[in-house]
Amino acid sequence: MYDPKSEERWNAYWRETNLFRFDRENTSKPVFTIDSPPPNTTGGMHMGQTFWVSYIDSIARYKRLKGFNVLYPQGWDTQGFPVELEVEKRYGKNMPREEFYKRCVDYAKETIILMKSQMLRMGASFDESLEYVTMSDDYRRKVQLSLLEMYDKGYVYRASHPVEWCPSCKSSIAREEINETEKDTYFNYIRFGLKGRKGAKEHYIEIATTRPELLHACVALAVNPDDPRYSKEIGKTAITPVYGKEVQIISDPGIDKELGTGAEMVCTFGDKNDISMHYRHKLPLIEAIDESGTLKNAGKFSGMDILEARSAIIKEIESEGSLVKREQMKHNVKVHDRCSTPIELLSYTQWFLKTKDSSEKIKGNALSINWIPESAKQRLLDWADFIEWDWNISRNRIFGTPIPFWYCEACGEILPPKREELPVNPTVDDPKEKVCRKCGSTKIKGEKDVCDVWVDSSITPLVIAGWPDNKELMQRAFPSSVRIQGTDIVRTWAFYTAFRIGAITGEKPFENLIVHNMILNEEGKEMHKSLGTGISPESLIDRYSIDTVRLWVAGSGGIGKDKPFSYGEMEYAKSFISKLYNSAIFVKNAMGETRLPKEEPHKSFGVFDFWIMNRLNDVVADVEKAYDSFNLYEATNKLIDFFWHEFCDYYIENVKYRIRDDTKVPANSKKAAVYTLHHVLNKVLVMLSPIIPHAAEEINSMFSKESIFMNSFPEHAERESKADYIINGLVFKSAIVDFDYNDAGALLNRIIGEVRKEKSKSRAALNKEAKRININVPEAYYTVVFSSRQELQNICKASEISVTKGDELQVSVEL
RNA sequence: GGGCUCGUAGUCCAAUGGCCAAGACGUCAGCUUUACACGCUGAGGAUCGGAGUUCGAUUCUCCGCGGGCCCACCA
Repeated sequence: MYDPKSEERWNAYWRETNLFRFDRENTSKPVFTIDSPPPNTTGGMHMGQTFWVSYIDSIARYKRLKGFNVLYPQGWDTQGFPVELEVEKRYGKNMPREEFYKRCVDYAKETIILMKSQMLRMGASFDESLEYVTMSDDYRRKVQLSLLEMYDKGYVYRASHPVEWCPSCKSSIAREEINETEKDTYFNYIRFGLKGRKGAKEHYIEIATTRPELLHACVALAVNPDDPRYSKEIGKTAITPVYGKEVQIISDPGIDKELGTGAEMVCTFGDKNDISMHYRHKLPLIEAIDESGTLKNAGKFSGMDILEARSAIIKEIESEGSLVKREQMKHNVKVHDRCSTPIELLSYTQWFLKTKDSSEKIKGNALSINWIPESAKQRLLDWADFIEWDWNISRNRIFGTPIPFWYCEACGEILPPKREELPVNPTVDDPKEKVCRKCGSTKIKGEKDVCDVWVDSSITPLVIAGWPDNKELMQRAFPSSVRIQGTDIVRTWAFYTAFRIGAITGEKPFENLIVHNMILNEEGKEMHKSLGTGISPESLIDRYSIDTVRLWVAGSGGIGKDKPFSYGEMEYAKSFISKLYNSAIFVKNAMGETRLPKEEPHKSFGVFDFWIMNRLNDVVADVEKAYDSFNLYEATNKLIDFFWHEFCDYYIENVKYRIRDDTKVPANSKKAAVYTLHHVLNKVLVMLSPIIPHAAEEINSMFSKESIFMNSFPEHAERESKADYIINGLVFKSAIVDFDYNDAGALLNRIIGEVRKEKSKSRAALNKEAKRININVPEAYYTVVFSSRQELQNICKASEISVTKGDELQVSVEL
C-alpha cells in the first residue's frame, strides 16, 4: 500500500540535497524562466493557489528532465490594501502610522512563512534563494527605477482628475477594486424654479435624484433635446432650491426621457455621467465632498457626512415646498470591495501612467504572447479597447512602495531622484534638489502617496531575470518562458505587465501565458471562505495525499474552464497511485534475484515485449508533445491509459506465465520479460514524476538509490519500417519477421480479450482452464497468430489451441 | 443593452469536417485471476434546438434557448 507519509520525507530530501536550485554558473544549459504569481500575503493557501502551484511545479519538473536550467523563484506580494485590511481587522485602525506600518510588515512576514510552508508541502520546487518580497528595499528600488524609466519615456504625469475615492479608506481606488451592491434608496422629485417666472405653476421644472445632498454642487440641469416637454426650456436658467443658485438648462442626448421626470441635475461629481457632462459642456467645477466624505462648499450643510446631509437637505427642500414626492427604489451603488463603503468621485491631484494612449502597444504585446488557452487573450484585447482613463497609480495609504518623485508646488514640475539614490521615500525624505529646476521656486514637496499594488507586481518578469543589475542573466532569462495566472486578473496583472514591460523594454514579458480558471465547489459554485463553501487544500492532503491532489489537478480537464471539485475524481487519482505502486511491487517481486541483462536483451524478446516497447515509444512522443504545449491533462491521461490499460491489463498479465515458471519457457524468456517490465515501469515513472513526484520517487527508490529526478526524459525514435522495434530511443531492425509489432500486439491482445469475454459470458473465472481455443483469422494475420499460438495457449490457459484461416477474426472457447 | 465564452451519457471531462464520438465517476451483470476489490471482465448510456455551407457537421456560419464571466446604464 502506498504510504502518504513518505511524501513529507521526499520533500525534505529534495530541499536538503538542493536538487532544484537554479544553476547560475551553468551557461551551457538553456534557461527556462517561470513567472509564477506572488500571492497577496493575506492568509493561508486556498484551492485556487493549490491548483496553480502544483500545475506550474509539474511544468518546472518536466523542463528539468528535458535538460533546462529552470529559474523558478517564488515571490510575495506583501503591500497595499489586502494586507492593510487584514491588519485593520486584527488590530483596529487607531494607531500611529509607524506602528501600523510595522504591524503590516510583521503580518506579511508571518503569512509568508505560512504560505511558503504550504506550497513546499505541495512539493513546489521553487528555488528559495531566488525569493522576492515586494516590501523589501531591493524590490522597492526596482519598482521605483521602473517608474523613473517610464518617466523618462514620458509615461508618467501628475494631474488633477476625478478619481474614484473611498471616503473610509481615504484613498483613491482603482476600478477593479469596485464592487456593486444593490441598496434601498429614495428617488426624490424636486422642483427647480425658472428664472423670471417665479410664482406661476408652470414656472417650475422638476427633476428626480437619489443624491439630493449634492444640490450645492449642481451646475446645470440636463434634458433630452428630443423631449417635447422641455425643448422650449433649453438654454434658459433654473434656480436651485435651498441655495437659490442660477444654473443653465442644457440638452444632452444621453438623458433618458423615461427615467424620473426626464430632467436631471448635473453635479460635480455625482456619478460618471456627471464627469462626461462636465467635460462635454465645459461646466464649472464645484468640489462637493472632501476626502473623508463630508460636504464642503455647502453653506450650513458643510461638515455633515453624506447620509446626514441627505436627510437634512431633504427636510429643508420639503419645508421650502420644493419636494414633490419621494419614491422608494433599489439601485446599484458602487462600493469599495475591501470595506464596502460607497465610493465618491473627487477631483484630486494624482499620479498617472499613460495606459490609454498605449492600448495599441499593449495589444500588440499581448498578441505576441502564446496564450493557453487561446480564448483568454480576448479578455485582454477587449479590456485594452475599453480604457477610458489612464491608470491612476497613487494610493493615499501607508503600506506601499513610495512614489519616487518630488514636485514643485509652484509650477508642478516633477523632480525625480537620481537612480543611484534609490530607493527613496519622498513621504518623509527631504528633496535633494532644493530649488525647482524650472521656475526656481523653493516650494519642493515630496509625494505622500504610495503605489498601487499592481505597480509592484507588474514588473516580475524583469525582477526574476535579474534586472537591472545582472545583465548577463537578463540575456538568458528574459522574457520569461512561461507565466501562469488566474483568469480573474487578466485585466490587471497580465494587462499591466504587458504595458509596463513593453514600455520599459520594448519586448513581451513572457513567451507563454497559462490562464487558469476557478476551482468551484462540488455544486459548481464559487468557494467562499466566508460562506463556508470552501474546501481546504490541507484537509484534502490529509485525507488523500499530496500526489493525489496533484494528480487530480493535472488530470482534471482542460485549463480554460471553471472546474467543479469532485471527490469521485480524487478517488480515481488515488486509485491510480495505488495501481502504480502495486504494479511496482509486482515488478520488484518478478525481478527477485534476476540480474538484468545489460546488453541486447531483445535477443530473447517475444512479440509482447516488442509490442510494449514500441507502444512506450509512441507514448513518449505523445506525452512529450502534451507537456511541451503545457497540456498536463493530455500528458496525464496518455500515461494513465497506457500504463493501466495496456501495460497492466495486458502486458503484465501476458508475461505472468513466463515469470512464474521459467523452466517451461524458452531460455532467457523470463529475463527478457523482467527487463521489459522494469524498463517500461521506469520510463513511465520518469514521465509521471513531474506530476506525482513523491510517489514516483518513492517507487523509484525500490529499484534505485538515485533520485528519479536525476533521469532525463525518455527519448522517442521514429521507426523506419514497420518491422523495426525501438528500445530506449534506439531503433532496431528485425531480421526474422516482417510484421509490425504494434499491429501484432494489438491483434493478439484482441484475441486474448475475446477469450476473456467468452469466459466472462460463461461466468467462469478468468484463470479457469479452457479445454480448447479455436481461432479463425484472416489470411493476412495468420502467420502472426500461428507463430504466437504457444504463447496464447499459455496466457489463456488452454489445453489445446487451433489456428485456422478464414474471412474474419473469430474466437471460440471450449470450457 | 453590449461583448466574450461555454453547452457532449445521471455526473465530470476529452477529441474530431468523414471509420463504431475517448476516458472517468456512478449504475447494472459477472469474476476473490497468488501486484492490486483502491482490482478484473462485460453491459447500458451523450454531441441544447433550428436553419445554412458541404458529398458529409458534433466540429464551420447564422438565429434561438440556456449557463458563466466581463462591461455599460441605473440622475
